[in-house]
Amino acid sequence: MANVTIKILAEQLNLSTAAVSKALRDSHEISPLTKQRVLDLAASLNYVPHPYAGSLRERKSKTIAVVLPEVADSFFSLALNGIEEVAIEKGYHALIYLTHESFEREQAILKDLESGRVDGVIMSVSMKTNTFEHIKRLQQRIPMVFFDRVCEEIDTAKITTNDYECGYTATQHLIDRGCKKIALLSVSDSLSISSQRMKGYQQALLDNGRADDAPRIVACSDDEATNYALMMELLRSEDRPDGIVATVSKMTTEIYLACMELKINIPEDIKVVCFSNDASAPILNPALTTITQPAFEMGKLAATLMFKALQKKYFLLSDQSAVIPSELRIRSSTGH
Amino acid sequence: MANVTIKILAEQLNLSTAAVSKALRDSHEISPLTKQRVLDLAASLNYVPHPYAGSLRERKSKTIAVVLPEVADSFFSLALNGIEEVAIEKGYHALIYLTHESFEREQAILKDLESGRVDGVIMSVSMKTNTFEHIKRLQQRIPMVFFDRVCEEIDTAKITTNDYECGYTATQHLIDRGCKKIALLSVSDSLSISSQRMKGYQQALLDNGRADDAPRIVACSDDEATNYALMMELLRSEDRPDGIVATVSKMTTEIYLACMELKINIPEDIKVVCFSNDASAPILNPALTTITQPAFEMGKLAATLMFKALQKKYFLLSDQSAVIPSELRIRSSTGH
DNA sequence: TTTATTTACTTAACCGATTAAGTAATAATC
DNA sequence: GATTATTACTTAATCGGTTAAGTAAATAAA
Repeated sequence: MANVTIKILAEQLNLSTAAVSKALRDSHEISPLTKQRVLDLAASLNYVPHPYAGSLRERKSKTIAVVLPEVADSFFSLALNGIEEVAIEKGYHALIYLTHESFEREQAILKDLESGRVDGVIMSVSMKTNTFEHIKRLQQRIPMVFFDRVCEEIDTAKITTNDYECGYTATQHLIDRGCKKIALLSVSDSLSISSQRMKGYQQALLDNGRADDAPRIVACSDDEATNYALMMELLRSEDRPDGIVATVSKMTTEIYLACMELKINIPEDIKVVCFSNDASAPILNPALTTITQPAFEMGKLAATLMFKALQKKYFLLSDQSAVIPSELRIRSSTGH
Repeated sequence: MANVTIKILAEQLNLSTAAVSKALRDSHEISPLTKQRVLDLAASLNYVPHPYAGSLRERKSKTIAVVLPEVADSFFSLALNGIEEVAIEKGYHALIYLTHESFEREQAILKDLESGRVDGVIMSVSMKTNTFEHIKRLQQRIPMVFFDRVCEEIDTAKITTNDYECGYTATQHLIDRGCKKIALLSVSDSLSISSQRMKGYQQALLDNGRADDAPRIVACSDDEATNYALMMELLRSEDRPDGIVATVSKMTTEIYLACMELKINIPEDIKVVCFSNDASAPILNPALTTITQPAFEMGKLAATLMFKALQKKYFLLSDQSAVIPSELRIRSSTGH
């Protein structure tokens, strides 16, 4: 079954392809009668224009790329939802690329995107990313918007949440609930969100006269088993913390499991607050106090800015960075 | 900064575009010396071929579409992970489309995909889908593979899990744990997975002499508030169930919250088993017994079959359906 | 030495659309 | 009635590649 092309329509109607094309685009150069004939035939043959033909000519693809570390993560999947919602509304298509936190994969993906395959890129960088040449090169060709895990070195729109304040708030909350020894679970320190959250944590300790505390920053990996071992080690240590701020949501499971295993009670023995968007927070055992990021809104705003940049002629993405605040949702895991 | 095209390379090297193209594809028609010159210049100018140009000529895009109801759902995000992993490995790109359980959106998406934008479609149908013309039309043009929420009416590869058995197993498990009044939470009954799970449930009741039980099948919506109200109603009813099989994972939160609200204890007053891939199941309050689907593997297999179909000449997708079994993971929510 | 073959290219057509520029026929204006 | 404008098209170029067919020069075979 051959594809229905403009050429086929043209032949059947004894018109030129140009006339058909113009009729389909409702050009004033075509008579109403002819337009109707074209439209009718197109409908009856179920004509769908080939996107790549137009893209090639117009030098735009009506497609954006979304580059994410991971999709099986509440934050990113909600953000992707927000992005996709706006994309559909604007008639764009979203290509998704997962880096799986691999720098090499991220490089390869961005390299491919230099081809003109997409009109813009919305991105959250991988944990392992600490050089930025690949990003800079791509940004010279097409608009980029970062969200959450932004790249400070690149001058463009960055949608973040108030990571510093949240690090501070979470820590202060634990202090208010009586914690004396607060540990911070973090990932890569090349990630700006990590370092912001960490700075907030440190400042909160400082402001509460805890500056001389032993360092309680635990660097987590992206491997479950390793992280579990890390938690077991932390919780078995002589000087076990009585409060945990987890800046990375997937540590929740490991914290809870390790506590169960070691019969450490949350919140009596240890209080826990996690940066998390998991819907299950309220029904955990015990319900988890979270810093909940506006994932969907961040995705939506990132996409909205991207499409503005793509559609308006003069629109400077670098003037458009925004910070959408997260919320501390207090639940049982930090006591009452 | 103009894009580097084959034409630009050709001009700089005093060659025809044909020669450059052939050199880049390592054709035997080009001398080793020339090939090297082309390759060197391409590398130094950072040439990346434009994908749509080739796609147009070759009539293939090296892109597949993944059509999903939702991505903020553990099952689908894990499946998407599996699909994307295979796609990257095969050098393909994945366009993602979310139907948000809307039939109209699904129709519009599939209609667009008739354009030749993608070489194949991997799909899980929406809850609301009960006519299939749009799917049939697309399938006549390009290969399709279904996973999880398959479309029985279409003759192609379908990757499912053993839904009937799981419905049976979950129900039997509750019966074994002493439940007398088991409710089934379901969604659309036009969905084959729903009806399979429901049949398993009914057969288990039948096999245990419970055929004359009052109907305890609750049709859930995709709206949180509605579902919560539904659960409250169910749990406040005179003849409250003492066991729940939730065939839809997002009901977990509503079940737990409604039980908390009504001070109904799981598993003492009511036992709960959910079809779910949420990582949080073991740390819920209480830990949730689940039927866990092989989401990642299903996605991976669906993609593997798709790429086989795209790459081999004779490969009948309709012969390739597979069933990957799910696992009952017994935890505290069904007692001990 | 003549013909055939191989090598290393070039020319030109094509994929499916869009659009600038050209054109013939009709209508409007002077 | 001659000139201009408008209408409703067509022709041809273009986007950036790929490839079938053509070609000139060098090499091999007869």
